[in-house]
Amino acid sequence: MIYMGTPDFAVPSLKALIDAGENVTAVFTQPDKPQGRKMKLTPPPVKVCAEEKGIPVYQPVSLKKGEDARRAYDIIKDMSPELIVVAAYGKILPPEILSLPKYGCINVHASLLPAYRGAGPIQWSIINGESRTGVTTMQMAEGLDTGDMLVSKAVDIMPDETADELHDRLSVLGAQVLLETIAQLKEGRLSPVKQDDALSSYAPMLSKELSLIDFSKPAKAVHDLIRGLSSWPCAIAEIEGRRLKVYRSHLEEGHYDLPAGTVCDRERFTVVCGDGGAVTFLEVQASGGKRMSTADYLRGNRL
RNA sequence: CGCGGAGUGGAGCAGUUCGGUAGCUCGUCGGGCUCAUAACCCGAAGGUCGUAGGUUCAAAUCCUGCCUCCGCAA
Repeated sequence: MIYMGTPDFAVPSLKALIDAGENVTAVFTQPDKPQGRKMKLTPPPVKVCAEEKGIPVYQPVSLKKGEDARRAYDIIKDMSPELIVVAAYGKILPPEILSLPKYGCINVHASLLPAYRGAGPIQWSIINGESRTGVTTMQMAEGLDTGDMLVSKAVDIMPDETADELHDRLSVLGAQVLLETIAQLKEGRLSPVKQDDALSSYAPMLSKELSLIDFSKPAKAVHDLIRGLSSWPCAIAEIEGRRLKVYRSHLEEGHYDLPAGTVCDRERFTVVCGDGGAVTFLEVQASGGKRMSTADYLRGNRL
């Protein structure tokens, strides 16, 4: 089989396949990107993992058009894989590739479909204050995360859990669901279920425009935004003329009769929100500084 | 050469503009007070100011090279 994936989320699934003895003959992943401050070329995590395992890696710029796409198509066709497994690859697979493998393409998606289709299901489920999410595998179709559902598992979202933490949990769960899916496939007892488009929702990629915290919103919404954006792109608080990234917060219970955005506890860094509730910052980062606990921050920066 | 910020006792910061005694909050250790405490009072230890060189009577501070970390960008 062929594996396609790019970021950290896709690594546990790849490892699980290898550990389960599956014959992963090739890995497709995004090209190395000029990241970092000196435009350092950084290989995606899946590439690093694949190379450690000695699996050939391919990094076409596009699968849709151009010379790269044609070459990629030929490579896949020559391998005549029985199955392609896709997890957070970051590219749309054209129909001619979807239909190449005998068993088609299976995708691992970090939500309970049909909710939260798209690139940011983990973060959006937290930002929207969901208490439950999960992982779903699907038989890939042409639309964006619209394929028939195969296997899914649900988990609770903890009240203070951040997107980073949920991401790590779901990436492990994703590997389990994937193995279960393949087991069922081998036994011929997969039962694809069509998605109900009427119940679907879309979780777009995150951007920095979401970062600035609007303290006129309810405290719960502010807390959920901070959790959901951590650690990237990260929520930003503008308080008394200073800009701080907020990585982690705590939802206070009392009611505060103060204007939204007011700091009501200067020793713990608690800020009043629009509904009279409040959130306490637990982990922040000042510009030029590094990420640290609020206690550390307040030692050198007085409010 | 993509742009910018930062490196000062264990932690977080000030001091750098305009060179001249190493400072703040906290932690640690010792003592005191207290039924008691993360509280309060007194005291102490702990820093080649990232690194290498230069200018100078004198450099944390000015100049140059290098290392490391962080933000933007993804």
